[in-house]
Amino acid sequence: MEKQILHIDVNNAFLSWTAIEMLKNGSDIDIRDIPAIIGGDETKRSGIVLAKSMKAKECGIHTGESIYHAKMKCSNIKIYPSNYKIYKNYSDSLYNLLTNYTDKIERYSIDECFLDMTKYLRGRKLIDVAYEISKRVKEELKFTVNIGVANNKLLAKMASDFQKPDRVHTLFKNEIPNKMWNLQVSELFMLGRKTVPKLYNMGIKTIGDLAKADKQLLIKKFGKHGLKMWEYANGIDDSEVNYKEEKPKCISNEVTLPVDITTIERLEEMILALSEQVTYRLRNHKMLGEVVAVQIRNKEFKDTIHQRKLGFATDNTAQIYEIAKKLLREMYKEGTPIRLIGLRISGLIEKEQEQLSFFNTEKTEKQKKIDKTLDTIKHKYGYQSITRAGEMKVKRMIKWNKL
DNA sequence: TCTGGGGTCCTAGGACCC
DNA sequence: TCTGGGGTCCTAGGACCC
Repeated sequence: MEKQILHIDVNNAFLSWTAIEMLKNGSDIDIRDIPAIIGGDETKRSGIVLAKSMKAKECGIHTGESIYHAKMKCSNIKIYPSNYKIYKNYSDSLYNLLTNYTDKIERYSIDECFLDMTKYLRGRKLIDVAYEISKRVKEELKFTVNIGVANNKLLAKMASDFQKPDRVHTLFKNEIPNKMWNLQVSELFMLGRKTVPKLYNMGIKTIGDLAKADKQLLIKKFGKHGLKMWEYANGIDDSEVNYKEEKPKCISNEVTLPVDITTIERLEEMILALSEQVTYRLRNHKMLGEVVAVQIRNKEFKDTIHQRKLGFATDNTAQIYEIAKKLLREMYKEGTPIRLIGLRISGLIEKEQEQLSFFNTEKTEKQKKIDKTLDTIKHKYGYQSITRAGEMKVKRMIKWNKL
């Protein structure tokens, strides 16, 4: 039986949600109606466009470009900061509405969902359900979505990306030549800035060109990726809607530094802060990790990553910090200007599966106690409540049995 | 004042074992 | 003394997504 799939994509999600929140808080302007963007902080060198209004789009502003460039294109652009807590609430409200239609919902990202309606149509037409969802979201949640209607995830996702905003598009097999093959090859899902120029050199400019290209040649040139792109161009995709919540496979934090750092001491301070953040999140997930990776990006944007498998799994801040410091020293040449530093824990397992081993010494028990105490405070008063200095104080208090 | 932060997946090469 | 090749694990790097 053919699958019945919907892809829901919130139009300008961060900007729309910020607009609604501002209106709720008494703002007299709707930032959806003016040239506006959601962006980072330029002074902290995190200045890129995360979302844009239609008016900003008309100025030629693209998501992902620098705010500096956005300002050049539109001098009266209004810039607002992002707030993930608020976005999560709106994302949840959308999800809750969608649960009225099917149990099989995949939350693909904070602003996108796939719905498997195959066994939930009860005689209705898929497109009618799409229009109903569209209407209800607009009326009840006050923002708009694009909905792609198709027989697999790939085509549904491609369809939702057609004309925006507030639209429902179908992309069934017989519509592929007319609706998809005339598009630029860069529009195809999974074809990014590195692959597109290579395809251009092969004379492949549209998705149709790719669909008709020699499959074996593509496999020879691009391996597995070559097969995938040929299949996608032909609308072939048999992947399932992953409606079960998946455990993360890695947890990472990274920061672009306000100014380049050139000493190991300063980098180690950053690594400590990152170790706290990452392990805090790890513990909240009730997971342990056994691979630690440290990433640094120099001022030329060249990334270097070193990782180490521990041979045991941990969620302990002090342990992760020690490994991370070693990895950092291995790859950092003193004096090199670093603009970004990151820490990633992978090889994750659920905490219940923790192996008892000789690593669980008295010392690690003490470290666990420290983590637990700090986490409790962070839960209660917010993550920022414990600064590094504050943390040292708490550790001393634990040492002297005052907690 | 060009270029965020959080993810997933794939590939290639070296070490090591049989 | 000289020698092959497959399998697995690990690390580094890179492509792509939102």
